[in-house]
Amino acid sequence: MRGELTAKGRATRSRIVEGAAAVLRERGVASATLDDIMARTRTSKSQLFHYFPAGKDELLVAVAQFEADHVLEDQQPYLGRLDSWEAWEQWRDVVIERYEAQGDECPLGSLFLQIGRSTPGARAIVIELMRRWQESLAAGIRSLQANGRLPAGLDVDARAAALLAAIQGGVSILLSTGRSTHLRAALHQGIADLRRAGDAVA
Amino acid sequence: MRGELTAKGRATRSRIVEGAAAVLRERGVASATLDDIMARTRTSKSQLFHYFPAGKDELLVAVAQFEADHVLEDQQPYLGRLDSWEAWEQWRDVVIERYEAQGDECPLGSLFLQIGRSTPGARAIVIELMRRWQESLAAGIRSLQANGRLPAGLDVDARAAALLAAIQGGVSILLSTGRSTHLRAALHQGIADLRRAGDAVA
DNA sequence: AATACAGTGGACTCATCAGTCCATTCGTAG
DNA sequence: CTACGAATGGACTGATGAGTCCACTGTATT
Repeated sequence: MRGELTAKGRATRSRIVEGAAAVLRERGVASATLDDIMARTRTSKSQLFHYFPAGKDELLVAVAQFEADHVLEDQQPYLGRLDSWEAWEQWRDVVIERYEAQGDECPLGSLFLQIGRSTPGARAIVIELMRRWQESLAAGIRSLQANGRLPAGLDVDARAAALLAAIQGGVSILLSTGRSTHLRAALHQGIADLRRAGDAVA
Repeated sequence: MRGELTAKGRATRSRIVEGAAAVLRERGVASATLDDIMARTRTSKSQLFHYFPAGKDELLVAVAQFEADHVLEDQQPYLGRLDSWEAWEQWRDVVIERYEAQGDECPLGSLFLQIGRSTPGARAIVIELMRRWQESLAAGIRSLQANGRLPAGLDVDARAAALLAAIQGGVSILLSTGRSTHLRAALHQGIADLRRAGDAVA
């Protein structure tokens, strides 16, 4: 199916994915229906099933992929250049700002726990996203080491994993309570502790 | 309604709540039906609506409360006595062990993001749980300060918030990827950093 | 023993929603 | 300009599941 799409077809398909993503963020995976998506994207049932023959699940996975592709992109260029403490702080502020602005309309919220558990494809997407996210953080820590701002002996992967967990937790709490206190605290403390790890040895 | 329940009624009601909780953990909030719950708890439709007149939503909130009540209880007595580094480590290991055993059947997973967003009552329950959890961690930090194992100048609330976020993130990642690496890293690093905060000043 | 009400059973209704099917239009290659 | 397949419209089906209703049973109180 993929190769046979005309330009018009491709346009419609991505209109569907983008519109579906918006609907899912607004209404949540549970209560979003194909009719909602049809209304939003000005498409008909037959179009939905034309582009996603396996039905709703296939569409959800496509949306998951679409959202996942944007999560890290949205943190650029900061996430890709974590080579100084200033860069880390800039990145931190961007992340906080972005998630505060999203409020409880989180693209990850749709993936995380909602699609993820039901369809195996979506779980793979989340795993891959986490892997890449953590790898970006690890790369940032390594470049601080290269700069001599952090000692070489640091357990980079453990640091990156803990930082990633802190972010995810902060976001989860933001989603379920509406408060960003924890996200802020997690990121500030996480980076401060990383810095202190340098001072301790240096 | 509450006050009028006979002993038999109370027994049935809690059988429903407990059974529903089990069903929700197994099948997820999205795909669990009243029929599933009826089958599991050996009750009829009329019983469900007798005890929860407002229907499924009311039952879900009751389950949320039930689960929330158990989350902190399950971490006792460790969570209540975080007055030495050994106690923190014991608590940490209990938490990790418990969540690893649960795998993706997490009571919080049901609350967090799934019930929470739809019904306002459930959100309040999650907020209260987070508050109490964080307060327990803060109390632990304060008792370390009282012992002289941590300096008095520490920002206790920020530390506790960050630690809570780390846990939640670790659990979220465990739920969506099936791996507990991040939960372990988050707790180990979090406690290690707390300890280092003491050394730095002491 | 009578009565009143909590507790229980389960058939029935009604709405919703994913998915099917066929008819029609559009776009393009020959 | 025609023929073919992609693209689209939308009515229809079937399943599912929440919630209603009424009849029946158990039990405690007087």
